Amino acid sequence: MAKSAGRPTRTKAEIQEFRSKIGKHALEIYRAEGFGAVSMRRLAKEVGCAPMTIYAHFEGKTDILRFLWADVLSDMSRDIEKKLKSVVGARERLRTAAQTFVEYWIIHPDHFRLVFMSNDVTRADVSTFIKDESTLAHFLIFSDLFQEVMPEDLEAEVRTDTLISGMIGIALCANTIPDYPWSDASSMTEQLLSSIIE
Amino acid sequence: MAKSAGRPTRTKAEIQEFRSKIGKHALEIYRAEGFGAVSMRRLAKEVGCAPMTIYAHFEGKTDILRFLWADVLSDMSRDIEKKLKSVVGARERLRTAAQTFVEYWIIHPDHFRLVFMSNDVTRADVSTFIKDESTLAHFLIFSDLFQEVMPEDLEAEVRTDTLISGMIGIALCANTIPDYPWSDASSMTEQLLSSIIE
DNA sequence: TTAATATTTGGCACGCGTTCTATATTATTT
DNA sequence: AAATAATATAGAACGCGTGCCAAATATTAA
Repeated sequence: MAKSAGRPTRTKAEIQEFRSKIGKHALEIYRAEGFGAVSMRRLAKEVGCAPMTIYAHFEGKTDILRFLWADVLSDMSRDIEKKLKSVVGARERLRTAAQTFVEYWIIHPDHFRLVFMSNDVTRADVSTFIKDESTLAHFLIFSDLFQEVMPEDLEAEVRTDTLISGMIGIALCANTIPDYPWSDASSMTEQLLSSIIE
Repeated sequence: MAKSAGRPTRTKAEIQEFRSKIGKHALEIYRAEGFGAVSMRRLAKEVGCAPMTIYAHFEGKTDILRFLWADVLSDMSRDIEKKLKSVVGARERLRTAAQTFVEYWIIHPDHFRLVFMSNDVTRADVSTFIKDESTLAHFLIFSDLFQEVMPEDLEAEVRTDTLISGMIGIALCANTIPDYPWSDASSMTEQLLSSIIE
């Protein structure tokens, strides 16, 4: 195709740069003032552009919030790894990781909301999302830890996924249905864990 | 204390009546036009009062949405019981219930949002909430079914709670993190179930 | 320079949840 | 009837996410 006159389309690099600039500021606001403080207008003012410009680079607010996932998940992973430093034995390591994981989301409800509860009904653009290993790969810790416990398990994947979503479920229930007389989170995590690795 | 002059405080019955009137209309809107259509202004118009009046009877929107829980949970329970009609054997009945439970929330993301994802950060008024058995008791099906499978289990409560929150977690993950390559929900439910009852 | 094209901008708009204030209405005791 | 206290109301306001649109700006090829 022949080059036509006029301003060329945004480079991939330019897009990326702008997106990460927005993301950086969003993270600043989120860390300083929490979930509710991150707004499109505020973000635009802070970045120094018009509110509408953001919509040229992001699908909407949810699309921006996803940028913060990586940061929260890193924070969580760091917590887990810190705890794991002084723990030996495959079973005990998995146990520690699981407990720390669940604790993290209960101690930080805001972070939980951010990652697991900021979901639009409309989701036309699944394909454009970050399938980056970098963000969602934080869950893979459990794959590794699990494999150390049960090396030659055929259903390792199902077991791991069940463990992860189970733990997330425990955190969700604690966060959103506090009225229900749940057993305490640590017991449930223990139950979930011990029943899955046997 | 001596009676003082002036209009008396609202009767418990009056409060209840108004609340359920609002709830009824909210349910109508929700059923007809979905989650997003339920708004305070709209609700006020439909009920025939000023928007401000609602705030005299409810803490906020979340407080209203809780009124819809009962309905959704009933609907879900009905699904489960319908399926259970043709199933015999304690284990198989529990299995069927669990699978139907998870399926329900995946088939109806709107209902899932309503019950498990409409949560304010502020929750000063936990005590005033509906601890009504009528709403949250829908989870008790699993207590019963579980007890049929393992009658004399000491940790029945922990096991049941773990099962419930685990299932909810599976539904949450399917609804909010579709990018992650989860094992399919039914396999995970099966895994969760089989590992908890053994 | 000029023409062509992409992007950004500003402004207006809608409906939203929520809060505030001042005014009216209602139901009770004196 | 008059005073009083609880409640309901209207209306404005704030900031929100989001869409539309015309005007301005930037960047390239001719």
